[in-house]
Amino acid sequence: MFSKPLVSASLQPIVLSILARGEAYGYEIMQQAEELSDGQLKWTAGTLYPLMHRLESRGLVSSLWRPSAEGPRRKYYRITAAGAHALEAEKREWIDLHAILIRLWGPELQPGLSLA
Amino acid sequence: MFSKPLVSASLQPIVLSILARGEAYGYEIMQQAEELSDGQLKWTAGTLYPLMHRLESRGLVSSLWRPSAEGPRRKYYRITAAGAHALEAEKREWIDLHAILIRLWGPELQPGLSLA
DNA sequence: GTCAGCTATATTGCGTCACGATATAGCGTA
DNA sequence: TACGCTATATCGTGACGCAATATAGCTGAC
Repeated sequence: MFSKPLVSASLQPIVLSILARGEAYGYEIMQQAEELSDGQLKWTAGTLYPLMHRLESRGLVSSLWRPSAEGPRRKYYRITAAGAHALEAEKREWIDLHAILIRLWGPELQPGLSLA
Repeated sequence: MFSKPLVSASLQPIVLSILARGEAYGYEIMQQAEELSDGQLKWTAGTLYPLMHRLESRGLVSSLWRPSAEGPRRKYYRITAAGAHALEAEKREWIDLHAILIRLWGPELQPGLSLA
């Protein structure tokens, strides 16, 4: 499990990335995330559904109810053009931040070695 | 500038990483972060100081007041053994999450960036 | 000598959000 | 009938980024 700040940083980009591969309903998004991460990403309903509502209210996804023969009806989500645009911006931010961290954690930083 | 969730995810690890290189006071930590990131990391006092208080109350850093000839007194922080341990755990979490994102985004989005 | 600006820390208030808990409901199996 | 899995919704709480505000020492300009 990841810490809450890391979940906060990755939740929206991961959901948008999953939807960029094709439409999916909420419960399915949770399952895909868990599978894609080898069990490392396990979100609860109280985490995912409010996010989906926020994404829709912000126009980053659209939704469509569909009945299911195997259980309750499902709300299918699709990423919008605005959502795809937001995802690209989030990818760039992540890559930029990662570069900063890797520089900060670089191999020249050995324990007991001061660089001041 | 990074989005609030990315700041939330990176703030503590970056501060601990800076202190792992040597003691520093709050204002100096903000300057170092901005310099290390080529201006991309600009925190405000309302962001940094409450964090420093949390880190100290959790035992991840210790502090020491020192007078300054050039201005107001400074509160110098040092990382503790617990803080160094927490930092290593945060590094591992970040690397794990990064690997998941890169897998989701495909290898073409990762030009020359190493995972560790 | 006062005014502005940089240094340096502290705190309050607001809005956002992860997430546990709880509720509702369809379907399959024992 | 009862359980368990599927599927969505919402409330309450605690945590936290951050703008705004306050305080105070030092320097240089006018």
